[in-house]
Amino acid sequence: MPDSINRSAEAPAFARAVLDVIRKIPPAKVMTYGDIAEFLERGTARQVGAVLAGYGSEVTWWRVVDSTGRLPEHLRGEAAANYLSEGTPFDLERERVRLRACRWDGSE
DNA sequence: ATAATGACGTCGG
DNA sequence: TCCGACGCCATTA
Repeated sequence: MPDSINRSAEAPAFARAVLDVIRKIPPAKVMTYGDIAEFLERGTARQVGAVLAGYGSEVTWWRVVDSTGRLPEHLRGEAAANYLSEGTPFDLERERVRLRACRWDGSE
């Protein structure tokens, strides 16, 4: 049954997979949109971003950033608060996570 | 069928 | 480092 004709409110398979990965990211660690697509060996960074746009509020969305360690303008404030509270290496000046220090590869 | 869109990524200036 | 131009690809118009 293709997602295109699935009218239920359930998240499509790809979205569920993305959300599951995000739930596994440890506190103070982050993954990029591209990292997630690569980890799943499915989809692209843009598609992962689309999933966050639709279901992001259900997970720890601030632990997913772009390849430069940033998030879109409208989310930076909330994200910064979380980084501060969970101790994520964060550059307050440039409003971006220090990827070199806390990028997570998916291993435990 | 065609075109615009978007929580992206890479590269060149 | 910063920023614009492009490439990318499923979804939406």
